[in-house]
Amino acid sequence: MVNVTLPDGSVREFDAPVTVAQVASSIGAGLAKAALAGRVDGKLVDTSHVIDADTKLSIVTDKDADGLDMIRHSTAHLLAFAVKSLFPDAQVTIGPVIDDGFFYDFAYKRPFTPEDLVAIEKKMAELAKQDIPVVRSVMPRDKAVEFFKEMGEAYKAEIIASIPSNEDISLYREGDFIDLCRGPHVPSTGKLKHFKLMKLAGAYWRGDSKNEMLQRVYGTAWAKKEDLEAYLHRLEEAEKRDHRRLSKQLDLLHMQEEAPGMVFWHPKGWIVWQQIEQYMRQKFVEYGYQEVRTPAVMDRSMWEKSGHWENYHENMFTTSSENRDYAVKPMNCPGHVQIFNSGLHSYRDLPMRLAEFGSCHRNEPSGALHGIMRVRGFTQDDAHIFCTEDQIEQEVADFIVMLEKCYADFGFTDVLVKLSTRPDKRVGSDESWDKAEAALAAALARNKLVYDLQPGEGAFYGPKVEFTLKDSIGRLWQCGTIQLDFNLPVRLGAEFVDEDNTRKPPVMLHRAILGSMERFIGILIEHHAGNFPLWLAPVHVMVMNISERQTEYAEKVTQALRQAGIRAISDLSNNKITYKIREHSLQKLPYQVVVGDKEVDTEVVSVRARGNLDLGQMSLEALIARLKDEILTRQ
RNA sequence: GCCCGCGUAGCUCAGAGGUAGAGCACUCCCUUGGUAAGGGAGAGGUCGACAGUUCGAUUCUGUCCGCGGGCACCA
Repeated sequence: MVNVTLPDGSVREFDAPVTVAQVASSIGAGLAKAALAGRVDGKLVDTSHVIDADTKLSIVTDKDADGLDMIRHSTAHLLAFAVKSLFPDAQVTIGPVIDDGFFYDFAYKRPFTPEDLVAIEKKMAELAKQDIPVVRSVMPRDKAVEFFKEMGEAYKAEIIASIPSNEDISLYREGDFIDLCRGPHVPSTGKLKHFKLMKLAGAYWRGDSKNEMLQRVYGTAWAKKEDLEAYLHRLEEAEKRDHRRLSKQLDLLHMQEEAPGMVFWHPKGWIVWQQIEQYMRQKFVEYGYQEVRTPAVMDRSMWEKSGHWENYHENMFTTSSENRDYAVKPMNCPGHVQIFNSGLHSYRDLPMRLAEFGSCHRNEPSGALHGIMRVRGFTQDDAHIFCTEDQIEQEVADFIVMLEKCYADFGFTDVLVKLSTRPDKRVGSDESWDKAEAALAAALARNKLVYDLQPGEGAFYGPKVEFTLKDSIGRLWQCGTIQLDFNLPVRLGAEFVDEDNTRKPPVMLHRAILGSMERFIGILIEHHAGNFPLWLAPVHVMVMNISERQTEYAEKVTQALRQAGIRAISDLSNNKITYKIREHSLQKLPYQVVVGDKEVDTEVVSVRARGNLDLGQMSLEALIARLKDEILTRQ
């Protein structure tokens, strides 16, 4: 006798052991058909799983999150099935579930082509339509290794060989395709209906660039047709807000071959930059930072002292002149230490906070470059705080307050926090690490921040906290960071005179809020889809005349707006008003002002706001007041 | 850096072994029009760079540069 308790609390009795599938059909034919798996005492199992003792069971369908993951996982296997039937001598490796889908890596004698991808997808559809059962079996490990070796599946054999020898290996067979897998899987290929292969890519075996490159096929899979369509639509929408497309469309900047990974800022883009820089500069003042400026190029000996010449050489641009070697700075820290070192400091001078919009260059690998998100020439909103160990907590706590204020003003309210602690390879005493990690944790607690602890993920020179923003379409961007450094002050001979009249190295905190100006602007473009909030918008108002008769009035209005500190431009071109409105709407202008004879007669303006909003007629004063308020409140 | 793909007018993109085309933008002309494209004409390209094959290459091949999608990288 077997008692099966269902999620609603009801209990079903069976005379003999039953499968999940049998329990499902005892409940109803609809459920039997929808069943993808079972959850027995919280563990996912196949529908073929035999229940031979009293247990709790829920039937997993495509309405469960787990059901969707299974569909994706099983679709990855279907992909491998299709590839093996079209290209029998391709070898299979791994095929996990990822966000929104799955991938599968193959080794094959030639690269797959886009045409192959179409053929593979077609084959998958065929195999799914045939509704082939997916059958689980179990084999001892060593036998499984032999089994896959005999099939010529060297990669699979290698994976299985790394599993402890006392464990049994589960295998799943569909048709003549058999694969190692922990499972569970959907009961038959017919459950897989809404999938699409997305792209081909190279990927290293076991994620190591020293290994051979495999061919990765990415796909997506969903429970319902509408879900698949919605996903594809979401991708299209994300593409529309791509900062590379928008920064060209909105004439913000460009990049060109002669300066890979570096930005030519156009007038409109530079306005956005300046608004951000000026905002951050104001925050530096409010939070007690002093702004400085340090050389972009320094002698090799400086970088040898700092350790960069040895450890960061690959990433530095170097140059030489008159028998001296130089490097372009990849970071600002050594320069800031020089300023600290240029005078003898008392403990009374600490904390000392030196800030710089630091222009840095890093020779990033060519494959890493991506629009303005990952560049070779960039500017950090950088600062270094020199303080005593006892001051760490307060400094970090204050930094967090500043950071949260900044993010909120830029329209980001969802911030994820990670605390990374000591790695195995590190400098500094355990006592210092204890104190530093505790100070970071305490500062986070004081600000009531929930954080992920990442043990061992800190830098060799100190623990760190990282801050990640969530944008309007849910993507994550790590921007802010505050890192302790026990290393650099010592290497560069920084010291202060303490209360007891001894000289000690200060603790150095590296911190940034935006990270890089370039990347942050890229994030803002995508976050707002190019619709910058008014305070950041390159142009606030476009003033348009309807015909030549209002030219003078339009110019007067534009001038008055500029006098009031509004970024206004006029469009007095010989075009119809509909044409002008379309043009400037596409440019995502926040405000468009129309002046015709009526407005001239009554000394008003007609105002149109972004998003097809007709605000009607108003006086110039009313418009200016509205704009100023909107700018001030950063809406 | 690695794998695959791509590079044609300012932009978005067609095209083909016989030295190129569209739409938009640009210039000029007509039009002075009230809330998302009025009409006409004109100008504009060493087809990413360099080699090779060929009677002939922008098209085929190779190398390089850059870009895109991934991977690796992000002291």
